[in-house]
Amino acid sequence: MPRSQRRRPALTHPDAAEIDLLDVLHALADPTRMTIVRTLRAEPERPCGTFPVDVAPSTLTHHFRVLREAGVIHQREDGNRRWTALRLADLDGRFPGLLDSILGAYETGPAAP
Amino acid sequence: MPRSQRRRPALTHPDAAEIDLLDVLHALADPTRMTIVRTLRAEPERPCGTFPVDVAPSTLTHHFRVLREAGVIHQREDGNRRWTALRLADLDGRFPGLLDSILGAYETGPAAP
DNA sequence: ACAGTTGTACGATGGTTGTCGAAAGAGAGG
DNA sequence: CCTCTCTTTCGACAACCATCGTACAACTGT
Repeated sequence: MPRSQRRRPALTHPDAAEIDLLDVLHALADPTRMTIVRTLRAEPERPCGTFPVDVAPSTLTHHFRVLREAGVIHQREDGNRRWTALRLADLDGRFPGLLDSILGAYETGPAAP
Repeated sequence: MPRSQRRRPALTHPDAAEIDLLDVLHALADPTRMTIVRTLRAEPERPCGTFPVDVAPSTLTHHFRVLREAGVIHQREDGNRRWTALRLADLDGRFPGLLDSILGAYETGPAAP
C-alpha cells in the first residue's frame, strides 16, 4: 500500500491564498532553512536527505515542517522517499518578486567583519 | 547635560555593511515590528510613543531595540524624546529593493480565511 | 523472511522571545 | 524646587524554538 493511502497524518500544505507573509519571513530567518531554500531553487525537486546541512535528521524534519506549514515548500511521497520542492508559482502568485528579492539579497553575502 | 553626553549606554547601531539579512528577516517577522516599520515608511521620523501599536511601553522599547540592532531603524535623542527613522538608504544600499519588496508584499493583504 | 534505507514521532533540554509591571532617569515647564 | 511627560532598565513569567537521541514505521532490496 503506497504511503498516500496510509492511515497516517497526511502532509498538510496551506492554500496558496492562505500563505502569510510573516510566517514566510519567520521561516526564512534561520540559516538552516535558508540553506534548504537556496539549495531548492537550484534544483526543482530533491529528496529530504540530500541537503547540505549539518543537523540531525530529526532536526531536519522539524525545519521541513516549518517551511511546509509556512507555504514555502511542497512535499510529496514516493515510495521510501519524500521529495521536496519550492512552491515557486504559489509564492510568486501571492507575493510577486518577493522570493527572488530575498534570495538575491542573501547572495549579496554575509555581513562584513 | 544633553543625553548624548550622558554616562549611559549609548544607542548602538550596526554599520551598514554589517547588516545581516537573517536578522532583518527575523526583525520583520513580528506583527508589532512590521507595524512600526510600515508606519515609519509613511513618515520620515517619528517619536517613540506615537506608533499605532497596542503594547506596553516597555514592550515597545524591546521591539525598538530588536529593529535597531538589526539595522532596520535609526534612533536619535532630542531632549526628552527619542526620534525613530527607517535606515532606508543603508538598507537599500546593502539589499537593493528588498524593503520595498517585503513591505509591498505585506500590503497585498493578510491571508484569506 | 530478513536486513538496510529513509524519514517520522516523541520526549527532553537549554536557549530565546514577547509580554508585562514596577521603579527610575532625564528633560520641560511652572 | 516640584511635577509631569517620555522612555528606559530590571525582574519575572509563560510560550516558543532549535537541537538532539531514541525508538519506530514504511518501503526496497535480496
